[in-house]
Amino acid sequence: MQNKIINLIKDALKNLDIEVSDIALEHPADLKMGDYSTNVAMAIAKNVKSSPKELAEKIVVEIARLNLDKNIEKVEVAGAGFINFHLSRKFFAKSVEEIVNEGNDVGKNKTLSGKKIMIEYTDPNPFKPFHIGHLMTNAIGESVARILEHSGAEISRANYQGDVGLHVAKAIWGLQKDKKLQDQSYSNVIQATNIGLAYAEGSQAYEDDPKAKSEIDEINKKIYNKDDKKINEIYDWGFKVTMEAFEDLYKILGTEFNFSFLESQMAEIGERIVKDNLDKFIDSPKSKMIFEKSDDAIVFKAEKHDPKLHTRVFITREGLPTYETKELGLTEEKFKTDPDMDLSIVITANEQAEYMKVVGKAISLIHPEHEKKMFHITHGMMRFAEGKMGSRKGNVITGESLIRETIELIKEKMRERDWDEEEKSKIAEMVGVASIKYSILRSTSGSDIVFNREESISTEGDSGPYLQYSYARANSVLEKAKLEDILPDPHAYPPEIFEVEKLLYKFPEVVLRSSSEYEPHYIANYLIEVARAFNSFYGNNLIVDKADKTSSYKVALTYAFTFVMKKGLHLLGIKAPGKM
RNA sequence: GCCCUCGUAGUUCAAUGGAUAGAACAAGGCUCUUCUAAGGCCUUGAUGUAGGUUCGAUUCCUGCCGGGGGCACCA
Repeated sequence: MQNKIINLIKDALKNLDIEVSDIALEHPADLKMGDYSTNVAMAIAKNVKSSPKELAEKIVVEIARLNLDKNIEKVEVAGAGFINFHLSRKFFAKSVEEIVNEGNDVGKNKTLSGKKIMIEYTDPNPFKPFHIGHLMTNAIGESVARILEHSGAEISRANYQGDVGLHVAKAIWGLQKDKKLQDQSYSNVIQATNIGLAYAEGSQAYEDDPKAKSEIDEINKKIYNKDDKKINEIYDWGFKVTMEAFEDLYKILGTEFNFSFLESQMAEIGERIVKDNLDKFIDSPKSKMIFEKSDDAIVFKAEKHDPKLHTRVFITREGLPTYETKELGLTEEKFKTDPDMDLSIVITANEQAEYMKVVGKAISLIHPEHEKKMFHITHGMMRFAEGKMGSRKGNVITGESLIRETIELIKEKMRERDWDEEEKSKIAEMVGVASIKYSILRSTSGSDIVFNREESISTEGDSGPYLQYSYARANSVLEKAKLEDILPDPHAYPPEIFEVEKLLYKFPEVVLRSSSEYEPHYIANYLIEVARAFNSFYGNNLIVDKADKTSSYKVALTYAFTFVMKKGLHLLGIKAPGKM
């Protein structure tokens, strides 16, 4: 439709002897102003020495003469010289029909077909709790992955985990100090929680107690050398338990990883790269060196290549690789895993943004062919509307506790529903995850968000559960339609055009925009609009009604809504329960 | 000090250089002999500041003010 209108405008301009290469066609902010709008008249008025309004009128007359398309109801001039296109009843009915036919494929596009993209996100560390930051990258990463998939890309999901390092030593120190925490008779989740507690104890002691600090440093060496049998045993157990606990969470969150990279392995690869490129010149002048020695450390003076960047240490004075080096190794490994990879996306917290640029620069110097194949997305911090960081039990809120507590709150809300308990639990889980994910995805990635427990689980207004509730109600209408034998018929439309129809056909455009900008929030905001329009339609119309000849159209429209909503939620990584 | 980023209703968020800057929460009123009232309908309120570019700026550029992040051996 968009192209049709653009061509129509072009033809009209041609008849007026005006040539314009680029015609902007957009949706007016207000549905009353029509369905499509162009500002060409305003843009070119100056060149053709005419007032925007007069020119617009001329173009409209020309369009009226040309237009034989039944999809366009009327074309008019408005405002300072906008030309607004109102689409016809028939067009919207046809859109509904198309959506119903597409079903699960609704909103798909092929802009990325044939492209291979790897996306790394979540990245929790064994021996440490799954914290809220992990929840943020997971929500964004999973959604971006699904959106790109819907644009035809072949996606692989990667997880990167810190299997060695001081945090492990701290946890093991804590476990040795308090043997109860090593009790393996508990469930996996409890064991993992205990390891998290041990880590917290170890961290505290590392700061407060010099003796503990040296003990932990000692353990750290032993982990690295793998020469202490006792420690190896605890390590193997703790690694397995915490990783399995993460798997449980991924199931709840709806993520399945294809690759898992471990920090210890990336360190070796990274070190090799740094050493291979030490004192190596990119161009002839010495200033263009990649890695060089400075104060006994090996550093990359990125500001020599780009004044906006800064120096970072890659190998410490002690000869240990830093995170930068590991990241270097990780990137190398990713491209080795899939040599045909077209894009590597990484999602981390905001504070990594600057150093990722430096690492990205170093990689681009070593592998110029990778320069345009790396993209970094960041997420902000989650704050809590209630103020305190403490949970109801007084503990620090982790990503895991937030998920579990939110699900419990939903369960309480569902108490009056007389469904069986297992079903209720399943639905509560879907709704709980939706409320958290939606809170994260409704804003631009990278911005800090405020999580308001009450608002996020409420179906009033701007929330994940509101979207799910709209879907569930629509679904229930469709059940009733089946019972009453009313089949969807997109041809039995009434003269009235419903607002929800004016939104549904825009879904593919929204997906496309989200995909090209790697921004899920466009979909989140769109779904709220659609849900609101549908709820309004639902509230003001009896959809299933044997006495109404247009009932079968309204049923078709309801189907179209459920397809778009279900798919839209899926793209956000949210499930759509049939009832709630 | 330098670099990046963000300042929009009381609050939490939107707005591909366009029209009367959208929602939601909060406040008040109405609405279930109708498909889930966890819903719908109605009523108030905002672009940090000073310039510039443009027919047109929340959006682009510059200064200032105010948040957040980063700037050598932590990740």
